[in-house]
Amino acid sequence: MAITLKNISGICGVDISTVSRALRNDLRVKPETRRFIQKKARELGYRPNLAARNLVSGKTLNLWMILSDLNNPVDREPAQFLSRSLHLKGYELLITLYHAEAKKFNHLLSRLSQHVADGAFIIPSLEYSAPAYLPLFQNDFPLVFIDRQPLFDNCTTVTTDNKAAVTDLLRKCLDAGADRFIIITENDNSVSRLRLKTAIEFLTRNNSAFIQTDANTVRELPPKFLTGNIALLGSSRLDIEKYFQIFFSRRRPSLLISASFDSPPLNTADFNRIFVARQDFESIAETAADLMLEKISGSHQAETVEIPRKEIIEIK
Amino acid sequence: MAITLKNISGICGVDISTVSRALRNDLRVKPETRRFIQKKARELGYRPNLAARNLVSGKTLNLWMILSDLNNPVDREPAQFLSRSLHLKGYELLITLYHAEAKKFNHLLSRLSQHVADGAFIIPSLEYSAPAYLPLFQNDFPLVFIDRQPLFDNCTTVTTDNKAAVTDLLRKCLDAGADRFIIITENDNSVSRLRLKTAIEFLTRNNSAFIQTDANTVRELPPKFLTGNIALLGSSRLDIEKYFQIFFSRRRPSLLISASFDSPPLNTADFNRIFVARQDFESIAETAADLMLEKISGSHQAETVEIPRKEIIEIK
DNA sequence: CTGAAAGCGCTTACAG
DNA sequence: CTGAAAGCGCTTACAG
Repeated sequence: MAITLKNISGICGVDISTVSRALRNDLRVKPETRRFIQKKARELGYRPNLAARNLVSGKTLNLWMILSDLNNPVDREPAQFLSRSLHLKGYELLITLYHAEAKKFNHLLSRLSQHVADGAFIIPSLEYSAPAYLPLFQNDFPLVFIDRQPLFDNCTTVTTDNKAAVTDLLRKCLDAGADRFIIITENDNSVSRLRLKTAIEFLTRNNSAFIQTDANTVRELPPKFLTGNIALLGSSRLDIEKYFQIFFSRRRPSLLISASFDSPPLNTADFNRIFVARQDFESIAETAADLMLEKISGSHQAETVEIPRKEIIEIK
Repeated sequence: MAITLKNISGICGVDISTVSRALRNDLRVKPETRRFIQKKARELGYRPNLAARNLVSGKTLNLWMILSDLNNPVDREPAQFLSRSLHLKGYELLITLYHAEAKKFNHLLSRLSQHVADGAFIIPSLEYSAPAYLPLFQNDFPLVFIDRQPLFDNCTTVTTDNKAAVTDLLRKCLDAGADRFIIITENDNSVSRLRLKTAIEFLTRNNSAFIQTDANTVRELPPKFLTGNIALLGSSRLDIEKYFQIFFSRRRPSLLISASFDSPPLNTADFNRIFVARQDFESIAETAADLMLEKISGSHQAETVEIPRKEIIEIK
């Protein structure tokens, strides 16, 4: 169906290799034949078959980005910035989704090892998937992890300086008058673990009253955490909103502060003060892109890069 | 570097074609050799090269989805639903972004015609790009447009039944007491044109006072449109929010209604009543997927399919 | 400046 | 049940 080099070579009466050279603007081909062949190719609507080209070159000029879904800015924003910047560098960013399903995540990893891309950015699923990674590690396939690490060490990872961000958020809350803290966080990935650990250390050092809980286990709050000057520290606005609904939508403490990452709770009227630690997704994406190009070209040492958070914003 | 059939064939002492058959579970290969070869392949971490396979089969099992960016639910939601459902049907959905740049849009179209995918879903850029489409049309490349049509007729397109949606929204506003209407809409694509036309017809037939304006051209509103029972009809919450800021954030009419598609204005307190026409992105995606599979397998007649909107929601 | 040949990694009739 | 051969569409040394 589609026009091939062979077709053109027949029509132009030259060898297929000459056609190939002409279309790649090889200067060895005589200018007039070059132009003639190019003209014919254009007329015929010739489009090179990239699968064939890849087979020869071993390159695809594709990079995959594997992420769970597009609802969360933590996944979406780096993808958008990466798409922009990689285009300028001659690569196509192809975004694929695993919809929070470990099985689909593994499936995508397995596709990756079948020469469909020259590298991949991954915001990983954290369920067990060592076997799925194996073929990629074996072949030194260029991988850059974003936001969180998989369960292995020695993966190139770009993440926010979460330690500083948590500390800054908590200090803001203290300055605003908070005297008891509710840390709402999962313990399920390297990022949340680090944030939790940092918060506990900071608040312990500071002799502040706090409790730790995760957003899914709803248990009674101790009475003193229903009144007073309370700060909610959560990874996302969703955690904060959920907790507010359950415990504070009916009775209000004297002061209620929201401190979260990336975005404020939707209903700003619910809180007296709102602080947000904005991650610098653009820098994260740029750094990830640079690391990827290094990995693809030379050999790059695995490392974890921490991007400073952008700033703490006071919404209110 | 990577293990190939040739390597395995050398190690197993059989012909490369036998290895190929064994790994594809061809029953003609003797069970014991089949198992032996499969075992060896597994041990060696063999991964088939899809580029080579595609070259033979002419298929990629990839489908592309081309959209502007991920900020707007109109683009994002169909992508997510499509990704889920196509996975079950054996296809990989690869999402690519053109960031509202016609040049990048054309670039992606041109990639498409280089045998990187078996078909594509497109939420098109509407700037002139006939030449970029040409090679695709010439080869009957399977395309399904979503939400809006490009400038050509006879493209398979899946969209919401916008006529019914606009009529229903306006009727809600009337029932709520609106007696003057501000239609905020661009005139830049088939969807907004249809919505505008429907609204004007409906309101004219109904003898309602209305003005039409677009969200970017800010001009003075006639005095009577600053007081009374006013309904704002906009394609997106952004249009509504923008207009509210400019004209109504300081002085409030006696009644102010928001009527928009997909999502309500963020600050619900700004309006007395809020109506939203929710598009049924899941059905849109399902229908688009079905049309795509028909196009890929047999020959499918181009047509426009209109999915009924999900419902009009009264937020307030 | 151009052609003939080999090769990228795979699949699949065709013999046997 | 298995091998030898041709071919998918391209690129690129190697001759000439």
